[in-house]
Amino acid sequence: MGRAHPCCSEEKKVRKGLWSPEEDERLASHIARFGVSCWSSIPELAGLQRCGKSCRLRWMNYLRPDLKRGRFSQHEEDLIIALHEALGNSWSQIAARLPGRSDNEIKNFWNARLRKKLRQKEASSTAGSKEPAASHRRRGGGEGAGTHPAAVFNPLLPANADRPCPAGYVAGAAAGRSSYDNDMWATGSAAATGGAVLAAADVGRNAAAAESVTPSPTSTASACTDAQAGCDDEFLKAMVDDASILFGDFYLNSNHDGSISFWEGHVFS
DNA sequence: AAGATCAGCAACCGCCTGACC
DNA sequence: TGGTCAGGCGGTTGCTGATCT
Repeated sequence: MGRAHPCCSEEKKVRKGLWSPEEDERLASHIARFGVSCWSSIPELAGLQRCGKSCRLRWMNYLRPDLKRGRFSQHEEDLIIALHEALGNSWSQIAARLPGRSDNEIKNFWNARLRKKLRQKEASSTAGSKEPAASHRRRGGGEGAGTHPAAVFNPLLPANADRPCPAGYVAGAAAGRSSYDNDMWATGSAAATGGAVLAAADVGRNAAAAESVTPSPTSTASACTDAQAGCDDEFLKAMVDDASILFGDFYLNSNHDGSISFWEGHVFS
């Protein structure tokens, strides 16, 4: 059993469960104004009855302005598979290489996928040619959490190009040309940390792993055809196709116009 | 039309690690 | 040097809504 975080202790009255739009707004506006200095103090300063961890999680996984939402494109999917092969369950590291995706989002995606795959494997090994009936099910092409109550508040609105990037906010990766871009906070000042490189010794192995990935032509319809996902896909495709981009000394930086720059030779810790 | 089933997702939990005292 | 604390991460759970029967 780990120590209970003081901020999460039962003595303090902390709310749990889904975030309301009001809470989202409070948190987002507080971070926009003051940045992130100390998560544990943010709830009090922002007037929230949440623990700091919860605030951090909400920000990282939902409110961050550089997050894009919606279905994963085929190339993103391929990239995740390649990265997972190379990095294992290091979701944060994988997320750092995927523009606009949170580790939680990737983790959820992978787990859902993996579950399905395992089920299929199990079914095929035990029942021979019998295909699992569940896999044919498809949901409507909705936008991720579009109908979720917690998604009502969009911290990116109203669009304001002068809106300062939160001081403590560091863009996880390059902002892609998602449909959110029009509302995207100015990201120019945010130092991109995405694309942290692997240890040199690992590059060969990882490159091999990446190259071993063969995108399945039969996999589910590529969201690349989606207007929204439309894409980073050129970039993502390059990452999948070219392991040197994926695992070499590159990192990404988002530009105001949504284009992506490569910064060669920069090594991150 | 209604209940069952399933996928997707948000958020919590517990643990680890590094910074600070 | 050891203890405490906050931040961060991965695993897991539970809710919601879409789809199927």
